Amino acid sequence: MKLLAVDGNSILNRAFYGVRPLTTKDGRFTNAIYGFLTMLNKIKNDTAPDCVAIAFDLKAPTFRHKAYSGYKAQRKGMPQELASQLQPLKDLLTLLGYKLVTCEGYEADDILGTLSAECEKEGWECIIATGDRDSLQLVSDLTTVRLAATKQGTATAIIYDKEKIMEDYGVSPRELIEIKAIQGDTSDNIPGVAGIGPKGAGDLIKKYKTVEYIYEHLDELDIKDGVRKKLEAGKDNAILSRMLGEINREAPIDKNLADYSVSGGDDEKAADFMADLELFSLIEKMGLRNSGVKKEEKKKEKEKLTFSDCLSEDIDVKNVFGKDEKDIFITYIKESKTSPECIYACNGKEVYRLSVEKLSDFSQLENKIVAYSSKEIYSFLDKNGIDKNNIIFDITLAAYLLNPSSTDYSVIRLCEEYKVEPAQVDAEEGVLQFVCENGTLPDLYEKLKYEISDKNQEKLMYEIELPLSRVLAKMENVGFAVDKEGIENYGRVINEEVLSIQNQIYEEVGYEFNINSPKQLGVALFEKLGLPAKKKTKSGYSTNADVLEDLRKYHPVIDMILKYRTLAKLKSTYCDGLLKVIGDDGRIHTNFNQTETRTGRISSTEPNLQNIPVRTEIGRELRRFFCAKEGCVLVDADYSQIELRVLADISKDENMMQAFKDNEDIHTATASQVFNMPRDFVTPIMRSRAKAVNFGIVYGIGAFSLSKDIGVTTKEASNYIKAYLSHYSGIDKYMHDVTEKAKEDGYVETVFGRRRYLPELKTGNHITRAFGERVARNMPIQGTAADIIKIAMIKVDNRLQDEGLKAKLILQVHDELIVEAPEEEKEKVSAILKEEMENAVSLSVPLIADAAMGKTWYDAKG
DNA sequence: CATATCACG
DNA sequence: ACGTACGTGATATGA
Repeated sequence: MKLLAVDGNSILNRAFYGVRPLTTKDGRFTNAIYGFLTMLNKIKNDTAPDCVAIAFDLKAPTFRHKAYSGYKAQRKGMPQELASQLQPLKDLLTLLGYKLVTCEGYEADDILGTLSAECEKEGWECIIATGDRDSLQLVSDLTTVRLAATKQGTATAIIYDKEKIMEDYGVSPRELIEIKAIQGDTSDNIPGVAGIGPKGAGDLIKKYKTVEYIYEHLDELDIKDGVRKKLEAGKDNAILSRMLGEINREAPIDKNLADYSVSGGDDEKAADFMADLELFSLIEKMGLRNSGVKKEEKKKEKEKLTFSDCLSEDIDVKNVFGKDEKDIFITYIKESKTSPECIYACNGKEVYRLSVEKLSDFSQLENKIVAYSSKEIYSFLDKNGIDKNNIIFDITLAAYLLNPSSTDYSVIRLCEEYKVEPAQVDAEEGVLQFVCENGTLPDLYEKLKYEISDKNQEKLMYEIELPLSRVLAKMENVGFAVDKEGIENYGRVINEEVLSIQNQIYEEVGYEFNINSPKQLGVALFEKLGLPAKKKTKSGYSTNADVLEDLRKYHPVIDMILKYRTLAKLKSTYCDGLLKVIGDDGRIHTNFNQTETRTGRISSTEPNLQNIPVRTEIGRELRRFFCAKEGCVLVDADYSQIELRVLADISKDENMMQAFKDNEDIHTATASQVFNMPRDFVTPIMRSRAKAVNFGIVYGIGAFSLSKDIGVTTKEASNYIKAYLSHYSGIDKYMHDVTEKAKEDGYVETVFGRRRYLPELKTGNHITRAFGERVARNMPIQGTAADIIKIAMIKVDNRLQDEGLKAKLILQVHDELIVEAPEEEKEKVSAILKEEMENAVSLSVPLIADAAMGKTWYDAKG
């Protein structure tokens, strides 16, 4: 038999500091609870105990806690963010059937000691889970300690048995008590012997085994006089420490081990409890709910929906949905091996599965439609030649607006998060899940509609995201024409070059190895060639471009490696990668994800067309193969300095607003401010440094990183920033105010009300908090720029359609839009792009967009 | 499956 | 005393 004894406080503490901050939407911290359960589950899986006891101290431990921002250090209990998680965790553990053990006057350690002693009496195996090395003294033939540790940033456990302790400390477990008696332990108020540390104490005990022996034979021992003096002076402390350091193994607790079986829990209640804490992923991982479908009790309250399968039955769609004006709730399921392409529609009472053939009937309906994912529906309709615009709400988009940091907008997850009861529908196994999800949409709609209105995000929803999804669907379907043979030839040329450089590198290094492996490359550069290494990454030498740049002067092979990396990337990611995704129509249809980024930008995948090379000439060549179809040209327009213009607008900084109103070169203007001299005296170097500062400011800058970026001392960089903020004092004020407000509200938002929650700001970890502050400064800027171009996209699309043009939007790259236009429309399109982008919104500074055109992307980018 | 690297705005 | 700029996605390696 096997008992798992958990040091509850210690593990909770580890979990708190090891897991990134997590909160519920109303701001309750849950990261320690999450971490605790994750760790507990893992230990249980690894060790398969018969019984589990979880020990807690009765009083919260106290320790030195530094108050925010360098105030005087003060005596404090555990941080509030952790303390608030203790009781919920205990309640939850109880609901899960675990037995908690506490004991007046005894610490968790003593409880563990007592339990392990009892195990040894009964012949049970005992596994102690803790983050505290004190318990190592309990290790025996039957007792092992799993010490929670962080190795290379990830949580692991070190398993201590007698051998491992001997290996690490060179003594037996019991002798650890003796070492500690001499060494002391400030955190436990154990004085030890002044002047002797871990090394000295270890050596003494290895030789003489016990404190008692040492003091009985102090005069005869073969030790240095200095040590002897210290021992003599510390005798009382040592003997006291010997007593304090030994864990009590006779605490008055329940010693019947069988009582600690995991039983009497209530999975359903536990799941509800965890849903309240918004720990949805854990509910699933722990298998606490058999499916999304809830149990009997609530079944009666809610009317069961009915299901009709219009794939097999002949049902007249117009008849079913046309007879009243009730909204329809639909979801679209892609074609899979088991089910054909179809859509599911629900009118609040019945759920229907509709085949593609029913689509034209369906599209004639006048009902308002609430979609689960409108982009998918629009795309599906568009592919079938149907142009409708009657979707009035989108479930995933709403959920994204309410919390863009979420990674899962599945129906089941949203039900948990917004406390919606999943629908009950009878359907055959293969489609049951889809049918139930579809039937749940009406309730989710009501709830999310309310939340969107409550957060004042209606404009974002109805005037930006929803119309945008239709535009994106069309863009995906149109695609971007490419010159397949061009890419193939280019790939061949690049590949030859790669092989040639590869051989040169082998020659320089003296042997062949995999240059793509940072590990092998590290060995080659820093061991074989003996170049000066900066050990940087978790797993060894860093070999990234920054590091290599510094090494160029030492060895000619560095330049080759840099070139190899560039070319290898072009070949694999771009040539090979793009060739794989060219459609049958010779065009590339990227996927625009509208619910991915935490700032409100869209992202592009399979392939990512938002990171096609442009900064180096060799990479930029690739853009020659992105072209307009026969008879068309590409019209490309991009915003000039949109983020800095947004910053000027948000901060209302007079100097920066004036610079934009005067249509000045902003980096030169900044240089003139920072270096305090007339525009005409600004040198290119000064301009480029000012440019780096401008970028840095948008990202939430630190002097260290800026100095690295522009190659000046940290001191100098810091002066630049100071000069910048004193000349642009409005920006200084904004940066200060926005973080203050974020701390108060728990979130930041764009000009248009797009939110991002920042639980990081409430943590005690200053690194995490500093990150939260940078995000607070950056998100409103990046996010507002994203909002603006989204509005522009909708306007451009409308104009193209309203004016009866054949030109189509095909790509967005954050501040850039590309339209494929027939030759005869190009001037008109160019004017439309410029006009709509510049007038998308009205800021306190002008927005400028520059358009250019050409047969290929290379030529069309001005 | 995580990590390192590098492409873009 | 700490670690060091925001937001993404694709690829190759290696545990």
